[in-house]
Amino acid sequence: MSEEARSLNFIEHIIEEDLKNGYSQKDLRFRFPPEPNGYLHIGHASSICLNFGLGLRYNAPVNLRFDDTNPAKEENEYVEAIKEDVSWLGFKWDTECYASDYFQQLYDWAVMLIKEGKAYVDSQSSEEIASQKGTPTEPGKDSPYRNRSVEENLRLFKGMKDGEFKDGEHVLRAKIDMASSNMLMRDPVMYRILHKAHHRTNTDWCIYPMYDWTHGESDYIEQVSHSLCTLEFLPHRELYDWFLDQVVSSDKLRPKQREFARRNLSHTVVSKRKLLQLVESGVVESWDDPRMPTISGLRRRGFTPESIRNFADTIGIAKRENVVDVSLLDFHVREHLNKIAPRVMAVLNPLKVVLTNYEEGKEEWLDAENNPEDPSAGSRKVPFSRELYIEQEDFREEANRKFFRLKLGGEVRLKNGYIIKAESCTKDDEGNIIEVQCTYDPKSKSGSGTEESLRKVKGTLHWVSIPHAITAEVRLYDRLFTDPTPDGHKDKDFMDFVNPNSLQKVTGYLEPSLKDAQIGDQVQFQRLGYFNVDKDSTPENLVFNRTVTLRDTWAKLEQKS
RNA sequence: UGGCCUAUGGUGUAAUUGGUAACACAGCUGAUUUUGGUUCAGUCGUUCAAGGUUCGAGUCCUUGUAGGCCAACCA
Repeated sequence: MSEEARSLNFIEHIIEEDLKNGYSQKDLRFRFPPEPNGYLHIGHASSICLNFGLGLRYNAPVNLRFDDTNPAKEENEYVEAIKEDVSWLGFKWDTECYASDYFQQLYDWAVMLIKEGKAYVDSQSSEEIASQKGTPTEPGKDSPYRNRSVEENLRLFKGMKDGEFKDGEHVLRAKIDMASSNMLMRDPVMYRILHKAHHRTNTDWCIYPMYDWTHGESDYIEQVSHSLCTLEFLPHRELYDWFLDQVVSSDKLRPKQREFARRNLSHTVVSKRKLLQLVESGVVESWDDPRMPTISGLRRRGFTPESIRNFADTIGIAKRENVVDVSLLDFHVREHLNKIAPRVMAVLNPLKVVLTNYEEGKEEWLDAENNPEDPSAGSRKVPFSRELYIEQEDFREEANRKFFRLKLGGEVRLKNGYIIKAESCTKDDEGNIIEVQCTYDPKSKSGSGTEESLRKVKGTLHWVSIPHAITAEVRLYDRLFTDPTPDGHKDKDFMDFVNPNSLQKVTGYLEPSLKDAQIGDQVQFQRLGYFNVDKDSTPENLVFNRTVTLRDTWAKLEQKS
């Protein structure tokens, strides 16, 4: 990694500037602050890579903080899933934090604000409060409760905390400015009453702090130096700073909120509501369906942590709207898998080939290189016999010179094996080719060193020996949506763009070395793509997922003509 | 009919802070190749618009234009 060569993103410029202006490197601390209310997706991965990447770059700690202030939506199940996903991506957090650990401190500070006349209990309904908010162009109106006495506020707030009131009867509001051009500054709610058990604090509390009151103060408590969030929080910054102003002491570090544009991936959706709709409507099977943009889905699909990190690195971070093409993600998985995935042979759309001059009942075990990119990966033996499968697409009765595959009267090499020549073929009643009769050149065996073995023939096919082949269920995945921005159309629902062919299940015929493949194993089916063993797989019933196809310039050529 | 943010090739991100617009992906051409993979070489194409400041503007100023965000007891 040529760290020097990489240019800085705007966040790093801000940090460098801070370092120049008196921050010490030891002051730096970051955090990734998910709400445990759902599964992490590729967008979160970007944020994770940003924050943890900064930690690595500046040798600074990064906290994993759960923003768990709304028990109505949060569950421990998600906490565990999030921890697993972050770990899987390869990052180690410094401290595991929970906003709920700060409930008492937050409460004490709120009491302090009340005493200073900077917060008050409002006893109106949420509708009434909303109706007084005003609009972006008109100022809001003061609540009739805005000028309650400190004593009354203190008493009511304590009552709220002690469970004397029902949900919605009162809220605590910051007393700021009902005429502010920033709607968030118009006396934002700090606490609401919620008689609901929390996954960590259980029933200790029946009032819960709002995001704005919690987030900056949590950053301050943890002494996070740079609190990075997405652009839609930009208007919150003024409030973030106002809340911080109420509690900071000069001997402590004051956190900074800075905002970046969330990364959007083409041909996908990430909103929780939409993802849920995909699951519930049965378009996909689960949250970790290999077509889902969730981290667990990507993992199951066969994406590697390295590929996702590299992807996040190259797309970088900025402040403008963006839609990153999925092909860039594909590039990064291929780049990584090309280096590490053992090559094997599998036929997914079989056509029988009979070598008429090959002795019946004979078998040979041929040497096959495991990975041309990695000589240390060694080699294995693959069985060869008189009857083989090749792909149907690899044979045509006749074809032009551009077709580097098998055609009648033409020659082709069987990978790691012999040169064969197609002599004839047989068809069924409907005219489908069901078998090709070929002859092989016994002297052309790969690696034998003979003159014949060194002959150049245009075209090398993968194959499997029929008597030796094992079968597996192979799941061929394609993008879930046919449109680059499925949720970017005003007149159409994103569900209209669901790709009906996003999953195709076929039976594959594999070389026998795959018999002991373990869940998670990643291989390249030569000429077809990268595949991994799905968690549904058992020794009796192997299941492979296609992570991504190989680049296919032939398919492009074909499409053009 | 307010406030704020943003604008660089097909896509994403840079530009020594005012000094030759670069990197990756995608596309195209060719070479290599027992994977139509990989690798290698080459090629394509860009500063939203109009003014202004300046020896010099992607960068600063003005005015437009376009897109986005903001009125949850969500985060």
